[in-house]
Formats: sequence, C-alpha cells, structure tokens
Amino acid sequence: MGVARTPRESWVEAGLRALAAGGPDTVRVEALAKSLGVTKGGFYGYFADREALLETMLELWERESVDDVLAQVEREGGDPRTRAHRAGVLTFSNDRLLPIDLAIRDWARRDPAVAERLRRVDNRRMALLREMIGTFCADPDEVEARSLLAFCVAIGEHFLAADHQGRSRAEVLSRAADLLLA
Amino acid sequence: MGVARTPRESWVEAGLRALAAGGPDTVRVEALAKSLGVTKGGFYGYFADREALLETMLELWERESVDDVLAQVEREGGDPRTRAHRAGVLTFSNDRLLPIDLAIRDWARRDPAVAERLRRVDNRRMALLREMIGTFCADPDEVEARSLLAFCVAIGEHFLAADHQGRSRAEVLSRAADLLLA
DNA sequence: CTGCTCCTATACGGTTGCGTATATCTCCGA
DNA sequence: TCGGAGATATACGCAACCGTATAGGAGCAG
Repeated sequence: MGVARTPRESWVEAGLRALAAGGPDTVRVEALAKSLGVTKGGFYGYFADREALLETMLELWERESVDDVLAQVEREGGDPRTRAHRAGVLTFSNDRLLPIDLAIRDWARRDPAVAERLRRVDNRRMALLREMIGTFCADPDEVEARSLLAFCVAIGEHFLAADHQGRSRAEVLSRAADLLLA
Repeated sequence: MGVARTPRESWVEAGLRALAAGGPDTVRVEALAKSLGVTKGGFYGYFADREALLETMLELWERESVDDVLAQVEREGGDPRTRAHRAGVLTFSNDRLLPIDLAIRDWARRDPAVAERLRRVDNRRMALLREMIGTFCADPDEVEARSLLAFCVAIGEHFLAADHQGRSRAEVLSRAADLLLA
C-alpha cells in the first residue's frame, strides 16, 4: 500500500495555522495544500469537504485547549489558585492556542455550532475560576462576578488597543489581577 | 445629468452591514450590489477599488462611534459618571455600532492600519473611563487598572460563551459593575 | 520482478469575485 | 423635443477556489 506523505493531521495543523492567522474564511483547501507543498489531491481522501476539515479542527482545538490542559493541571495538582493559574498560562500564554482561541471567539459570533462548542469550553474554564475565587470569597454572586471579570480581562485584553499613560499593558494587568484576586 | 440612484453612502452602509454580519472578508463588491438591488456598475465611480471602500467604512465608523458619540455626550453634560454611562450606552447598546465594533476588533488583530485606527478610538474611550473612575479613586495606578477592567468587560463580554449557574449574564454584569465602580 | 494498493498530481467544469470597457438609460437644460 | 452628461447595466478577461475524475508513481506482498 501507498505511504501517506501528507497525513490527515497535517491538513488539520495547516488549517489551524490558517485559522489563527486569518480567520475561518482563509482556511481554503488549495491554499493549505500550497502551504504544505503539495496539491489538494490527497485532501479529499481524508475529508468529505472543507466543512469536514473545519469540524475536525474544532475538535482538535477543544481537546488540546481544554481536555489536555485540564488533565495536565489535575496531574500536577496544587491548590485551586495554582491550578487555575497553570491552566491560564497553558491556554493564554500559548503562542499556538491563543490566536486560535481568539479567532474561534469571533467565528462563534456568526456560527451557532461554533458558539455551542465555545460554550462547552468556556464553561469548563469558568468552573476552575469559580473554584479558585471561591477559596477567598464567600458570596456566590460575587464569586460569579469576579470570575466573569477575570475571564473577560483574559480575553478582552487581546481585543483592546488602548494605551495606558506610560504604563505597560502588563503592569496595568498585574494591578487589575490584584484587585480581582484579593 | 444623471441622478445617483445608489449614492456613495449606500455602498458604505451596505459595506458596514456586511462587515457586522460576516467580517471584512465578506465585504464583496458584487455581494453588496446584490444586497442593494443593483449591479456593481456604479461602484467604481465612487471607489477606486474594494480597498477604498473598506477605508471609507472605517472612517465613517470612527466618526460615528467616537466623534458623534462624544459630541452628543458633551452636549448633554452631566457629571463624569453620567457622561461615561451615556457614552457606553450609545456605543455598546447600539444594534448598529456594536457588531461593527466587535468585527473591527478581530480585524485589527490582522491588519496594522485597522489596529492603529482602533487604538485612536479606544484611547478616547479610555480617557472618559479614567475621568469617571478618577472621581472616586485617588490612586492613578488603580484608576488605570479599573478602567482597563471595565473596558475589557464591556468588550470581552461579547466574546465569552459561558453560563452563570442559573443567573443571567445581565445579573452577573450588574454585580461586576458594582465591584468596579464602588 | 511483478502486481496490487494507496497516495498524490493533474486536469476539468463550475462558481464567485475583481476590475475594466462599453453600451444603455434617464434626467436636465437649452 | 432634443442633446448630452452622468449613473447604471452588461459583457469581458482573469484569478482563486470548490469538488470530481483520472492518471501516475511509490512501496509492499508474493
């Protein structure tokens, strides 16, 4: 039998790179083929159509950015604060996952199926935030409010372009974290 | 002389509707023409090319969402808190402006010229937030942190899909606003 | 070495979109 | 009422992309 020179995973990888760089509209079969140095000949052996690739990309993203991250965090253990911090670093300081995450958030505003998947992902992340914030805050309503604030900053930060009067974004974020987590 | 049945502004309007609904990649000359019930025949009398339309759309957006909003807010007066609240309502509870704003934020991640324009817009909005929060918070570092938090929530809220354990998003946001502004 | 089986390249028809060129229509002024 | 100017429709060539059909090639089994 023939040997796969461009396996299924390569197409998914290339698709996620394109998604991160240009959004879902730029995930194009022939463009991915060119980026892989092949033609689209083999693509349709793995995927029924472009839609099927997008679906597979989302599945891999969900697994990598939640299942894998949370599994690793649980494995390493620690108190809720440590675990939540590790999960945040693994997800949002990850040059691979972060731009995919942001692209999917915009995508989800237009595609209900993507929105549903994002909801699952965000709910699992929020659970971790609630647990952490619940260790120092007793009022459940306030726990929820602080968790939402923290999550909104983690995401919204990347969609804001404002400057900070001589301060760096990192400095202001650090102070913001103090407010939320103390 | 002939009469413009589809004036320049109609193309810009249609472009902004497409941008809000599908992002910049879906702003296509022939698609806009169809949505206007005409052909693209007249388009190139107003714009050199598709790029020129995108530029004009951004100019109109900047004017409407900052110049006009801030002018109206200043005209109506009130204390900083009232003015900031009015500006927020005019911008982010506006079914026309909000989806355009969100689409442009994603666009800005990929296009430096768009990012620069968004920076101008966000800086003017942040100035209003700082002024408001400065009325009850003395530490400039904390003012900046709270302003960033408030702005991140206003934007990030729309990019989050998480649920809130029986509470509505509005309820949690209300509690979050209490935390930030008190 | 041979033949079979995958994998990939190539080729095709169809669609959508860009920007240009040209024809047509409509309204206004003389 | 007629002519012309400006706006729009139509038609064109080109490019990117989709999905399909088919041919070529590489590797393993026998």
